[in-house]
Amino acid sequence: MKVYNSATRTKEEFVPLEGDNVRMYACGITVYDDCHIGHARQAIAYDMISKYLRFKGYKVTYVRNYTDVDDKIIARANQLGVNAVAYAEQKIRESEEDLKRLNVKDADRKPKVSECIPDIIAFIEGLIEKKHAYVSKKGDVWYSVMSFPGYGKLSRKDPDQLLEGVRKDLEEGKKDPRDFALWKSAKKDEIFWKSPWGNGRPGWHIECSAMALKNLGETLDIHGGGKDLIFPHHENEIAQSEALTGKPLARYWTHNGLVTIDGQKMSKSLGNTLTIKEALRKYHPEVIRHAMLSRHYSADVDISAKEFALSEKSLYYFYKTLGDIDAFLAANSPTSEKLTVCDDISANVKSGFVEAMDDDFNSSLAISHLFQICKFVNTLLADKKQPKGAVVVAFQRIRDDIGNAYAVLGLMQEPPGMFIRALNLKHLEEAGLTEEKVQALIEERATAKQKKDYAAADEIREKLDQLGITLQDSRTGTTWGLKLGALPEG
RNA sequence: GGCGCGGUGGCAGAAUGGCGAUGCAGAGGACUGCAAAUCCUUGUAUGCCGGUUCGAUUCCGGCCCGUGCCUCCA
Repeated sequence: MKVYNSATRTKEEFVPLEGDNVRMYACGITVYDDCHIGHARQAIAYDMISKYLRFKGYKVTYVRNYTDVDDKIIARANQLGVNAVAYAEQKIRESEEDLKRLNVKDADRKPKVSECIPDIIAFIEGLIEKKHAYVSKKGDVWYSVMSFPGYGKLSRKDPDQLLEGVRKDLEEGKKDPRDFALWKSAKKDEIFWKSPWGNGRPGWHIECSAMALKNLGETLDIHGGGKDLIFPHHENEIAQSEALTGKPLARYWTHNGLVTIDGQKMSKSLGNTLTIKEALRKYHPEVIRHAMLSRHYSADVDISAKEFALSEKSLYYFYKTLGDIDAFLAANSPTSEKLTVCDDISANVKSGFVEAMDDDFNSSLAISHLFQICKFVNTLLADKKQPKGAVVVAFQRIRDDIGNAYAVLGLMQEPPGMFIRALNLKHLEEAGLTEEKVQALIEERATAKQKKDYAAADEIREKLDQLGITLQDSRTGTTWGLKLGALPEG
């Protein structure tokens, strides 16, 4: 298995530090507002990675932290007149609900800054002792960037060049503009903890170093986070942790790509953030996961109504095929006959998935295999020459392998009928129709068809078609479903 | 300005030192009262200029364009 390591800029064979144990840390969120689709992407990316590692048989300990002490949280809490930690706690609960609906499995440990203050203080004390940090008169503790020779190695930044463009007016007690805060002395109306340097709270970067050390030890196998965190956050984590322990912080640095909306970066000022809650109101959770996973985790993904519609359409096809498999399996029994097709894909579902995912978690490629599998299934269903018992055997295998393998991506995990019905009902609602109305129209059309009044029958179908509902005639009657042809513009 | 990442058909998106997946959309066909669904067939792409190489979309250099970070950011 290969993993792209941002630190070396190469794909490397994945070898954990200790046998089958994988220690994985991903920078979680600062909980000051509703989680947006970018947070979802990060969570889904590391959800997929941890699930795949487990699928491969590794024993994974996955830690994802919460920053519940931070300027923005304090500002928001003060505005609302509530306790900052309590406010953060509320936002943590909400974010967990959002992610749970997206079928993101909880990390094994979810440390919070507010619960790790003693560990953070101890970490800082260690850095002061080793002369990598200093205390100002005010009671701030600063990390001395130039005391760490490797500073800039992850982000490829030259400390000398970092000096340019940096604010000239040094904060009180700060010796070098590049230094960053490990401990911030308490300002008025701010939540604080006691420390050897007076009342205050931890800086942002130190949290992750301390929590990773506490929960996973000196060297992580995989460290993850959004690529926007490479500098300064991850660079600073390295400076802190490696200065203290003298060991590499992580064997593999991974970075997930960011989400843009209609080609633009999401930001509060542009007013184009899409929260997870909003997305879930419009799209099925698996549709959102599909949209996130149909590009490689390290690439930026652009989201638009068109992208979601495309994901919806793909999943509709997959699920419809799975539904047809289930119907076939319910009606037929396995035999020891053999298929006569020359290319039996049923044996390769799992290996195709593994091959794709072994190459730096190529979920995009893994998903594309589903199209070939579904095409194979549909071909078998139409091929009346194949012995049914043999088709059953092939289908059982395909069904099991898809269910097991694609659980890693959190896709194809619903009963097909339920998924399709949910999608259909959503479109029905958008079209301003009800099931009863559609059913009545279907019956009206059936009567017209019986009278061979095809013009009237077609008129009804045309009317529904314009509303995005398609009628499908079969021997057993007429069913309705969402119209798949049209994608929204843009 | 500094540092990084990327530019693949109409769109989305993999991969690769030699034949460039897959999906959507388009075209044609089978099926159908007509459709839909499904299946079959099919056209269209590696930003530009050099270099290395028998051969480059892939490796190297330059340019152009886009984008991220350099301040909080998943």
